Amino acid sequence: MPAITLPDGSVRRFDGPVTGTEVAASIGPGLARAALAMKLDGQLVDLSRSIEDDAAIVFVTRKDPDALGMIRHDTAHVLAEAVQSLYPGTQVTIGPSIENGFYYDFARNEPFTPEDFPAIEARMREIIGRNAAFEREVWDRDEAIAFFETKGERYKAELIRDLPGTETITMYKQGDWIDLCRGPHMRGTGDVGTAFKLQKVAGAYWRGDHRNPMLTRIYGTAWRDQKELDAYLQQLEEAERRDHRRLGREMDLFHIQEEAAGSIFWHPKGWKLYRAAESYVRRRQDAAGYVEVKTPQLVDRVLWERSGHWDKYREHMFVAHVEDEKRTLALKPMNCPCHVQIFNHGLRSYRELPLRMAEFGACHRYEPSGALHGIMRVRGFTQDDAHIFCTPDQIADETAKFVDLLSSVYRDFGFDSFRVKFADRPDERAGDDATWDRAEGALREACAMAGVEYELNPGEGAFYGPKLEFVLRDAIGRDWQCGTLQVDFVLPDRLDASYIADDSSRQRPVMLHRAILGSFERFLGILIEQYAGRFPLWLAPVQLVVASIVTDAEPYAEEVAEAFRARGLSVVVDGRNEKINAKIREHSLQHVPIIAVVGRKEAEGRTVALRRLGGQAQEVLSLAEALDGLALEAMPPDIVRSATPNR
RNA sequence: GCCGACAUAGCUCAGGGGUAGAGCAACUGAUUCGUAAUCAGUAGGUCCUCGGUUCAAUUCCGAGUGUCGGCACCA
Repeated sequence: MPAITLPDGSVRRFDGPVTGTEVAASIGPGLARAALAMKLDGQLVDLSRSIEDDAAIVFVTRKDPDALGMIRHDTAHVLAEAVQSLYPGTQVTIGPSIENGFYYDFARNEPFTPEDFPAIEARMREIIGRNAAFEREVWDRDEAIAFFETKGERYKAELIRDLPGTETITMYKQGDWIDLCRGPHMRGTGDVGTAFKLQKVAGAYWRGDHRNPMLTRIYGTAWRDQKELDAYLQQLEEAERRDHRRLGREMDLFHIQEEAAGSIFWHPKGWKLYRAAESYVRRRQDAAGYVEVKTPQLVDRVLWERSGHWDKYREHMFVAHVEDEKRTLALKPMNCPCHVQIFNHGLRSYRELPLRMAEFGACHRYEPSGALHGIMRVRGFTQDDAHIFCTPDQIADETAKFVDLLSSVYRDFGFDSFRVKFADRPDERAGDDATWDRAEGALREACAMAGVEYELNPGEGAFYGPKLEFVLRDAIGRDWQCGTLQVDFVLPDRLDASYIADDSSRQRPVMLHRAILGSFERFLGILIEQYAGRFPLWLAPVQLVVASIVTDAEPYAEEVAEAFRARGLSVVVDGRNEKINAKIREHSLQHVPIIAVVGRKEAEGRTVALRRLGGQAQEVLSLAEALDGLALEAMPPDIVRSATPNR
């Protein structure tokens, strides 16, 4: 005698078990048509599920947020059926919904190509047109294994074998096609709709493990309707336009070439941007009580052996040999062991702690070829690195200070939000469990104190300690770890760092490894995409173009440019024999923030006509006014703040 | 590193077993023009590298390198 509570609080009573479909029908034909699934006491289930006890249900229709995931999951099933009917012998594995779409991993000797997509999509439309109901069946575990094994579906059989014994084995049927699936699904294949598109093929290791065979993955996207799909596809195109690799070429910021794969040639404009970011971070760190150092590029392997890096990362290190040296030198892949050398040079007192040692440290790592990505993932990069040597009870305070600094820096660069992940102990690690308990505990406590909200990233910590990862997202939707804070009790021990405590005893400091931008290369890549090349004035590599209209105005144009340069702006004069329209167009396409147009009028009146990127309006100012105004506007945000203490 | 695709002028791209083409950019000349493309002309290539097949390879085949999309990796 189930009593069903609906979202409006009303209760409907039924004489016996009912399905969601029946409940919806009892409420009205409109709902019966619209309901795709239901939330049964908060859990998303099939509409056909029978309800035997009192329950609260919420119907899920196409406009609900939950519907999207179901549409995508169901589309993946339809894809799998289509592929198996077109390419017999292909084994199915898994096919989840993901952000913006879905994928399905297939095992087949011959890989798919995008040329196969039209045929597959056509077959998918047929399957959707048939609108076969998704039927849920509970199977016996051994029967299910035997079923898939006879069909030659060894991946599915393996999946079932590895499911915990308590798990109910459910199968979903859509017409003649049947698949192992946890569900839930919508009513039938017709509910998928037509707003889907196969996007790309890719290799993917079975169960994400590189020791396993590689499967062929087909990625697709699916939406509620064509309008949503079109909007998404358009968004992808726009993302492509702001790809840092494209903008880097178009704006002449940097290039990468074969002879130095994974290393960046910074061009004058790119380097200007780089230096603006570097100077800014240096000022912020100076102000935050850091001392800056510079340590060697080439360091004897014995130091890396002591630190533990040689053992764990040898194959990712660039090693240098010279004819008459017996030593093996390695290009530093990180700065921490070098910083400990400076810390160890002389006797340290507890009075010096916390000692915040910063370095714009150029590092090299032999990254796997497939990992390289524009300037975001490279083999030669520079970290805005620092190590804070402190006592255990300073960890929380230093963490809070660091998070404050990082948030403020990110805000100044235009990132108002970012994600924080807490990565705890990995399987392969240095240090005993007690040390890890201590380090993780300290970091957790520090987060609580600093009010940092994070998601857990289990097992992803550094080998010497747990870490906070500060994650930013690029234009194409990929997440990148930029900032980090790592608590380390291990390295100080391995490299024998110590200080004299207030009771004259010798103590080990704790090291906090931290970076705000992470690497300049990666951060600038994301920054380029964040602004789509249209940088705020303080970061723009060319801040002002003075464009002359007629040759007569050129001497004045040069004078204007000189005057702005004297105020610290980066200025280019465009005195070419081109129409002003052409000049405006070209510099606008180059994303120059401000164009000062000067013709006879301006030369005579000693004014400038300013035109801002993205606008059509022009603002005519006296040269003196313009100089003051733009000089102020071009100030980095931290300098603006220090000049105006009330802000 | 693994799976797949791709590599032709500075850029975007077309082409195809008989040593290559467009648009934009560049250069030269004319034009001196008021807020997103002035006109005309000129020049520009180891068709990624190495090997193989062939009378002949930039084109077909193989290997390598790099890039791109994923996966794995990321101190």
